[in-house]
Amino acid sequence: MSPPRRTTLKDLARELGVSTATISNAFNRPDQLSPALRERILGEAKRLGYRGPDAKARSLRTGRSRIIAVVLAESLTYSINDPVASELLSGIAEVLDAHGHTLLLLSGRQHVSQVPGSASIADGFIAYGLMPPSLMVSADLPAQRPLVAIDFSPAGYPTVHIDNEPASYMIARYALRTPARRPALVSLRLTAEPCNGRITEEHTLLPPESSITRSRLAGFHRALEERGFTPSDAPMWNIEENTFEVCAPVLEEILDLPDDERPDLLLCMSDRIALTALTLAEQRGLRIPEDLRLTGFDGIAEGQYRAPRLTTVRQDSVEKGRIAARMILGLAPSESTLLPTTLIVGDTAP
Amino acid sequence: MSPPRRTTLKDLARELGVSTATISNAFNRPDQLSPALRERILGEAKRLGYRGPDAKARSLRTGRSRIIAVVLAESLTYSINDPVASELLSGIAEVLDAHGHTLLLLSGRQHVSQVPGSASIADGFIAYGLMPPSLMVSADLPAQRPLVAIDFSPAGYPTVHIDNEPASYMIARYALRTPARRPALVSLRLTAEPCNGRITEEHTLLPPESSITRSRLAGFHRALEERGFTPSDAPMWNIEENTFEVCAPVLEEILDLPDDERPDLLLCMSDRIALTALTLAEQRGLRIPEDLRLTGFDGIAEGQYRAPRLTTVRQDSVEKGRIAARMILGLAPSESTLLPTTLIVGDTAP
DNA sequence: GCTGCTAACTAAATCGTTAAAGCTAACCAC
DNA sequence: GTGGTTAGCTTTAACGATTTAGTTAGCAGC
Repeated sequence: MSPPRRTTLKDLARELGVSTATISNAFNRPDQLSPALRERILGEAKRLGYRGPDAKARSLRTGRSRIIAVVLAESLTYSINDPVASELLSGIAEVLDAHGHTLLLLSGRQHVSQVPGSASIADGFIAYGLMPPSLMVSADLPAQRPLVAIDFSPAGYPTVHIDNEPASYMIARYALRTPARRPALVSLRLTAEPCNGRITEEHTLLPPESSITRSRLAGFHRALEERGFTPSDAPMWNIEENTFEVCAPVLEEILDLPDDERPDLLLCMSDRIALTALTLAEQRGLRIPEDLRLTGFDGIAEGQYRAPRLTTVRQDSVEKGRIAARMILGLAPSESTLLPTTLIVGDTAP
Repeated sequence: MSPPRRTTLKDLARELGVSTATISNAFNRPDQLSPALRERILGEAKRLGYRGPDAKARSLRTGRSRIIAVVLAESLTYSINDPVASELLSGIAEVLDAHGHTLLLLSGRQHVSQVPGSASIADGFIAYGLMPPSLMVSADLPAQRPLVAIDFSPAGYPTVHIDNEPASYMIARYALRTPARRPALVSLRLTAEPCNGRITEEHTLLPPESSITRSRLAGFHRALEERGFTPSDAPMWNIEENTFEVCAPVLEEILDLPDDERPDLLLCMSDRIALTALTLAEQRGLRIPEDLRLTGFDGIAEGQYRAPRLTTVRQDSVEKGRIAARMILGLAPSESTLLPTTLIVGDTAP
């Protein structure tokens, strides 16, 4: 005995003695048939447990699925918990939702060959912060299907981004207004090989423009040089993942340095790094900002709804997502968009 | 001139002089054809820019899409930023990813008629915390398609959940070990009608079991009664959305009460509420825990990676997600699963 | 009563795959 | 030399809808 086959348009048509085209119209173009018949069809559909045209068949026939795929740089497991990626998704979902589209989550980490076949179901792609070895950068996946990039710029596609160098210069310059003796940097995605800790001469840095944080580094260095520091004066630490768990040990290493080696200014590449540093510093009895000044990057909510408030650069990630979504839906022209950033002066570097 | 039609299996077959079945086999069952021919096919595919079988057609033919839909109670825009929903998604994504499936995000708020048609593309559904008026509770959408529920129990479907009443009893009892003079409750989803503020006699509470927080209330009350309080002794506030922005004004209202009315113990239904309360209390110069004791619920990372650490009940939401995902993929038997909760004694109610 | 028009339907082709069944030649065993 | 396998293809029929191009009946206008 076979499983209870799904009811289809055809079943409904046979049952009612009308053509399948009419059933289809009953669901898609009410004006193409008499109200009375439509009533009858909808009633019978409910009775037979028919839930409307099957999405698989419909998308094959029409060529469109009303699904937009979002390709995230890291694993989904991680990305979903990242506050910036969350805000982005929030903005994207808001627009897609309002226009009857849904959102498919993909990870861009894997190589082309491993991209789930289900990717080709999407009507369009929004890709976030992919880095060179990734499949999408080679423009391999989309192939004449619409793609909007966020925070990176694959050739030939529109992108939504901020001006990273000036933004990081802005906050570093602000932080350095108050003289620092031992400034230091804590960042993500700076090294070619994985590195969770101090960056030494042995490590090779990524080429400029290959990651957002890498391009922000230039802004930090520009501000430092204006204050008479050379790049090598400010030690750098790299962190592999923007989570409390992975940040903590590296930051402990920094904060547990002897008093005369411990940085008195920590320029962090993300708010989450800065917030973790803040917590750990407080636990060690360091006074903020007297003993340690801290800056973040992103302007996430958690950094502002706490005391002390984080000094940081705000970028509107929700809006980034909205804009990308509008572009992919064709509601806005697909042209690269640069969003502004603003300095938030909090309590960690007043 | 028509758009440059997508290359298909058929084009490839014609070009190479073989049947479409063989091309299909080259991609899906390498053992069904000679390695030499397979090489030739794959080479030609690359040359013509053919990216493998189209997901729309394949899913129609096979009946499976390798897509699992996650239905979230609230709007996606909000859910994605909720730390508990994020952890859940994280766990789900981890398992789906490992088994070549992808994740479609749906909101369960809307009525059946507004469910995106794309829903029927999914092979299965994981639904989270839906409440009665929602479409899914009436089991309207899935209709003999697999569904696993998280944190609610639709008849006939397996569910992954915790025991809410004992969990909330546990933390309330712990918090009340130290005598409180004016305990109060701050919760989500307690009232039938929207209410952002103090719950008075005018409001009608949701029926028990209609929301998680509502069933936790019983545990709180049990603990309070053990200490000689009647339910009406402990004032309640309701908050419409678990975000800093929406929580803040309600909590300010509470914290700004005159000293002799302000609660000295705040039992919060979520960590995010408790954390917002904590921040606002600190800003007002209240000493924690001397002037105000606080408890949360969930055990999210943000509550522990900060000082003072939040006293709360931990539930493993990531694991909840993993289990639900394994069930929906058939990797684990689909039987309702109860997960344990643990008391985390932090600094806000030591 | 004829023409023309519209409303309300139907027939049939198509979307790009996969899967079951069938075919053919080559090889092996006895 | 016959019968049985098997490897390696091909043929053909779905999968469940949408859409284009009809067909038919009814009615208005003159």
